[in-house]
Amino acid sequence: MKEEKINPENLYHTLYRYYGPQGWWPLTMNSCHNYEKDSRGYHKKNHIVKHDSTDIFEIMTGAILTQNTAWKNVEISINNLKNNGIVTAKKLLTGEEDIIKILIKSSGYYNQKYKKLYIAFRWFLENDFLGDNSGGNTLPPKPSRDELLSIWGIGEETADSILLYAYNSPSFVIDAYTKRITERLIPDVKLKIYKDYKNYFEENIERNTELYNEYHALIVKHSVELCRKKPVCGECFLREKCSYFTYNS
DNA sequence: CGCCAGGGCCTCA
DNA sequence: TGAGGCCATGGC
Repeated sequence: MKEEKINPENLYHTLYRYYGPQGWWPLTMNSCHNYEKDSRGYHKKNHIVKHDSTDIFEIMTGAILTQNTAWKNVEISINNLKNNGIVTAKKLLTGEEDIIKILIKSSGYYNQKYKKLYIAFRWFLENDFLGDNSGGNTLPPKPSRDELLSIWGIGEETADSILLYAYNSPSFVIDAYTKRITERLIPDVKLKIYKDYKNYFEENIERNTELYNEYHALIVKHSVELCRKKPVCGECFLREKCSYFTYNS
């Protein structure tokens, strides 16, 4: 990209060149022997691994707990749940409400989020999408996006995160970071609602699970490191192409 | 101390 | 269909 304007395609390659591979869903995943962590705590394996129901439980839990919440706080909760044996849908549903609320307290909104977890996992069990088959050889089936959205507490971003990270399904995840970066770097496209952003990215880059996965991680990385709400343009390698920097200098 | 984080639901026009 | 209020902790 020299004279070229920024688009979803070249933005991905630019971020990847600068930051390098980010790894997958930044989970603990101690239960999953298929993963190895590097020194930063990211998962090295660069190919898609099918998740068992225990992994899916952990990824879904993270997806719900991280709603409007820093991931650091979510990690604490996930470790608390794991250390207390809450590693399956059934365990969560039969666990003592007050205890579980304490375990997830660090994620904030813990009353609401307990309810969201409970309702979501109850739905999954009732509809046979998630069994306690850890160790079994049948992998859990995949819910549709509309089915996920029908569950109270699961909105568009959470649904797409679950599809992408738990089920390896190429559903592009839009979050506050994606919107912010798009507004700053690609201001000409006027995108409003979630669907606008999702369609824009999905129509302008190859439909590929591994790519969507890595792209989202890179967007998070860039948003936390440099393109914060109050951005660090002085250190940013993209500032010459960025409307925010141009406008404020 | 104040600000804000990888949203989503409800209410009210 | 959009704006505003609400939920709540922990890091900086």
